[in-house]
Amino acid sequence: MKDVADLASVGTITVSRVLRTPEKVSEAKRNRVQKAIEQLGYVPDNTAGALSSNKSRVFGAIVSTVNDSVFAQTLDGLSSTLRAAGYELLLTSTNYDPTVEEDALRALLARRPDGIVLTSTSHSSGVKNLLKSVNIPIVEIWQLPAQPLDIAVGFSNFQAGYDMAHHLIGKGKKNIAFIGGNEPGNDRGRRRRDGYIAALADAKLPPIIWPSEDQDLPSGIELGAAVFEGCLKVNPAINAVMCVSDQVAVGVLCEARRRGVEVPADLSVSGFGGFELAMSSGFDLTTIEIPGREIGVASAKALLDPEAARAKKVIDVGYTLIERGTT
Amino acid sequence: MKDVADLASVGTITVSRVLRTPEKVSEAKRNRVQKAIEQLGYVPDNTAGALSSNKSRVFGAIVSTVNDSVFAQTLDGLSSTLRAAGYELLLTSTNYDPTVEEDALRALLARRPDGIVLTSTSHSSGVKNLLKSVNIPIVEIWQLPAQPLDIAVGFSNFQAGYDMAHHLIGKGKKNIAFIGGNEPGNDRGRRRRDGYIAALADAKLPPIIWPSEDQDLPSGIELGAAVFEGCLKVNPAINAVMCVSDQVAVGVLCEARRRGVEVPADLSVSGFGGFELAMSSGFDLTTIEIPGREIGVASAKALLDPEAARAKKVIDVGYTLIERGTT
DNA sequence: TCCCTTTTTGGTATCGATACCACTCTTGAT
DNA sequence: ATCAAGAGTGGTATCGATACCAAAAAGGGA
Repeated sequence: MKDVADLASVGTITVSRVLRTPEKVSEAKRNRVQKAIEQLGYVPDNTAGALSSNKSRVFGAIVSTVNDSVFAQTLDGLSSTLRAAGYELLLTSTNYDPTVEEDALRALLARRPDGIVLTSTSHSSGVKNLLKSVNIPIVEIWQLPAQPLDIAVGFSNFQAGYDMAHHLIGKGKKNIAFIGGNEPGNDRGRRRRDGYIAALADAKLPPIIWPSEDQDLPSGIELGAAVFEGCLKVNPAINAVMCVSDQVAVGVLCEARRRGVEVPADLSVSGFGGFELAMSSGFDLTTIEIPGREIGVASAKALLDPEAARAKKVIDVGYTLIERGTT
Repeated sequence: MKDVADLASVGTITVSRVLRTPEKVSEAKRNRVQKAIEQLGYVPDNTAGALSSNKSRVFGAIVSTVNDSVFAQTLDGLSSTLRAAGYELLLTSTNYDPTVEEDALRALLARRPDGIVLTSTSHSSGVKNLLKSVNIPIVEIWQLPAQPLDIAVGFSNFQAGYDMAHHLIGKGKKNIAFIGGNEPGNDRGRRRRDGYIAALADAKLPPIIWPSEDQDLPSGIELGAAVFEGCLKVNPAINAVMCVSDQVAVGVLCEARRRGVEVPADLSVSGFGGFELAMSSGFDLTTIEIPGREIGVASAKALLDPEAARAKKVIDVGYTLIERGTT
């Protein structure tokens, strides 16, 4: 930076200002400095800047996995919005192991991020203490917690489950089963299931949940394929299955096609998530789409302007029930 | 850090050593310092450490997208291996826009990473100059470049294409079409196609490529579904389709099932990628699996020990042809 | 013209860790 | 007893930017 300042015959501080607050420098000097920067191929050192200004221009994210397409969209929205504002994203994944969260957070805080994004909504006391001791915006995403630590961006899984069940009931189906959502650690799925239970109760219909908690069955597509043997055989009156995810629903649809079960006449099928495959013409699945990218963008905005976000505290981005051919 | 040092009655440098090189501190002082750290809830400031030691303990990654399941596995392997070694990952995605790469790189270099991972293999001259001016390990992943900038970790798409075509030929198919791979910017798919062309040439069979470059067709699953109208109708002799990706192959399989086409008797189908859905019982697709996670782990190791990696320069992690029911 | 306000600019201390060097204290060999 | 080698420890300068304050320059009204 000193070299740049000398070449442009200005003080180092002026170079710093050209980079951070160019409007405060006269045009003549600004141009001179910019030319010098280019000529020398100067790349500023943000680690030094972070130390002196106490602003790292980096945000941290602790996610349970990047390995989920809708989730990846969130990361994408987050990262591109932040980068446009001159910030970078420090990413850590826990692989759904809650014991990792505290370690990951500690490592993250050592980098002095200007804010943190968390995908889990239940935290150990160690994590809570660490977060309390720093004075930066904390954004919890996806599931809206009852008691946000600071700011939350997401949607209500309960309401989504309720709405989809209501949709199926509206189609005249009386024997609606809910498939999946009992895996340990799958909070979100369980909340959708609770919404389903509430909707059926309001319609005075009995809930049917499969598999039960103690059954050890595969998840995802395989679970959907197993529905016919494990659930419909026991209870043949079922004429609609509301699946916890699009993956499960696709499994049901594949197997239904193989068995010649008419969809939606004999069996309505619904999913959740907006999984690319499911919306294609091959499946034409009725589902609930989550604006994954928008969650990322909204979180980024919350990080960049925490005061505005704190005024709302909870930002509900909603979801869309998309009716297609399977219901 | 001063507070910790005072509480433990040692110099600040000893605290630093307890954190970085604990084996160089006597056990008594080490324990005292660790107790003090815990008592005060001290979280070291890495931005200061980075400045003085010229080591940020952060690696940068510029990826084209996180929105791809096999790709996400790579990130996962990368991030967890690095974190285990006390490093963090600074993530930037370009969304397949090559013009973004230079800006992203410049922003990344301002954070003084100890190494960089790139997913693209063709770079602008600006990017090359920037990379040349820094003296840190650069790892290019996925596609193995002919001329690696520094270190490369991946596999040969050409060889994978060749092998799969060879497999289909071995099954007695004589009219094998290659589906997809013509999208602009899809280098990797094009290389697989070139492998297919070479294999057919070796077997003295004519290559059939669909769609041609000038046809504007959807990609992914939809492209697979369109094969029957667009390709097989024109050339009904085709009895095998080698798809550029599992997504395309799944599209073919869905449509084949609907039309009652027997797989693999009437039509063999192969994919590429190891997409979760494709390996499920519903599709049972023959495909080539890429060890996505292993690419991430190997890249992390290369970053952590660049000297060892530079001895090899190119690390080929290979792939596995998995024969299932569709061929 | 003069004085006051506003804008622009630069010097210097500072952020919190680690590198470097110097020093003390063991330990073991002579 | 003496010395050398090596381990353990601490003081101080330093990394490269920005905050803070002070000073200079520019503008504007009387």
